[in-house]
Amino acid sequence: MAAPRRKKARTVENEKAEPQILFPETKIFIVDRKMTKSRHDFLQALARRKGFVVCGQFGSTVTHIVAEDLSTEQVMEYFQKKGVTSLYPGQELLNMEWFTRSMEEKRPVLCTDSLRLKPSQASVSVATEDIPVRMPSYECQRITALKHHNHRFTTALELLEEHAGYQGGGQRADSRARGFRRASCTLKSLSHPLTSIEQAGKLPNIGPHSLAVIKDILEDGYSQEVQDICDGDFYNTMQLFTGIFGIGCSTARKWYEKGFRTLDDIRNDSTITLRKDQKIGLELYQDLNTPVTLAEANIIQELVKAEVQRLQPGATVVLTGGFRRGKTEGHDVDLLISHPTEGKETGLLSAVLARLRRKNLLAYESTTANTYDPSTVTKKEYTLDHFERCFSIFKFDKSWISSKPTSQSPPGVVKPGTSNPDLPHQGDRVSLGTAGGSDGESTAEKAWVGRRVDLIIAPASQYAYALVGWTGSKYFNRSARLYAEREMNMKLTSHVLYDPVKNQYLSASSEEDVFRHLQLPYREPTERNC
DNA sequence: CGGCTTACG
DNA sequence: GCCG
DNA sequence: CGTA
Repeated sequence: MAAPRRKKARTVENEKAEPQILFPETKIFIVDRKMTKSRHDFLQALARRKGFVVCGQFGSTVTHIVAEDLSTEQVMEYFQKKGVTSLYPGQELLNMEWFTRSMEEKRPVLCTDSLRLKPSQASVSVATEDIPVRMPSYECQRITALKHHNHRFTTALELLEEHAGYQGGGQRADSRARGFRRASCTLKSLSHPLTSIEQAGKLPNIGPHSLAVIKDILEDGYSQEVQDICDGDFYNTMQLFTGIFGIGCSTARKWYEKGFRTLDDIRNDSTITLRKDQKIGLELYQDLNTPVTLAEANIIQELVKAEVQRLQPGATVVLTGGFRRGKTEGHDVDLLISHPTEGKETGLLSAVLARLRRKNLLAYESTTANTYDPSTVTKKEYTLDHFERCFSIFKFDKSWISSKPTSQSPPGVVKPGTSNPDLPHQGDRVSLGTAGGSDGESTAEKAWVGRRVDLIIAPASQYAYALVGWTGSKYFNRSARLYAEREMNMKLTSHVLYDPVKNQYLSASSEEDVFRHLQLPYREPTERNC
């Protein structure tokens, strides 16, 4: 049974495609030094049989470099003789143990220090830190994982980013903030902890300011500049106010300058007029600033999926956003709705919303239909926008999770607790009507927690772009769009990729397609945490 | 010294 | 803030 | 200006 049953692959047309690629994100390069050609060939063939990608030539797409009985210095020497002056960050230098274990386990094993190449101890320090680290300059070209080796620096830099963004000057301040974020992302994509200031100075996007901060942290364990900001009134107040849904840094700063410092200052001031979204943001401040858990996100996804599939069998609902990138908490829940058959998704969103509304599950909703007039466009079906979104706030019943975290109580399928969400009686105590802004009219504790939920609907033809866009991260998207514009002369949005030179839209049926069109190495969602 | 994602309400 |  |  295990014997050769695969003569079919012997066809002439694609002999190279014979072994199936099981781990497209792992690209191995085997250093052929101190190794006979036959052994090198054997190892390559072995890995390919096991479903790994093996690169015959070294390049930026290589993720795992394997060498046998060589020190890091020897490997670098080897590369320099081949004209390779630098490695890419995220490229792992590994010993043969990593390779054999990966073959045994039939999957790439985790890269631990014991599996990495080591510098030869006695050697004059031409260590790894002296390797000229050249790094691709766009975040979207790199691997940026949630967990990395430089949190102590990146948290500081991102606090500076946040603080810079609070500053006046609109675009100007935001761009400055972006500078700090770029510096942070560079460090996130390093495969080892940063240990020297010299090393840091050579990295892209690390300028004088970021370098000074890194230096302080290396030497003292903290940065006084960051500490001062943390302790300051301005930073803390801005963080408080911008935490209100509907309040951005402009309004927050205005309030700060007027002397407001607390939420009650805002609530009690009669001169302030709030929009509807800001009112609910203030009311549900506590709820919306409590992180959404993955468990909650999954419940909401199942709930929405049940409604969607009742309306349109075959429709799909995917959890995107930070959760898809591997986060276990988030500030909202992003759900991407689609249907494999183009057109069957039309009208779904409003229908779903109607059902959710009738079950009294929505505390707030704001839908945005992409204003697109089919008549004005040259008949092509490139449907620039068939695309609708809804920013909403769900009423997440506390009993769905606190009572029985393990029990299956997705309310779409099974009713939560004893109360059926289809019955209106639930509204008596769950709902405070619409706003509930009336002062303390209801003193009873509400039975639900407000959760921000974004519902996005995409036709099949735009699904891949929507998936990339709504998976993020925000900075991954900004980077990818900039890259598309500047390096490829193309326009990337969460609907399409457009080539103005050829005047055509590039169709993609998968995320891999999108990356291929952009000539970017594919990155898993968990690698897009810029 | 200009530029920094993109689109909608 | 950092890059070209 | 605010949301993503």
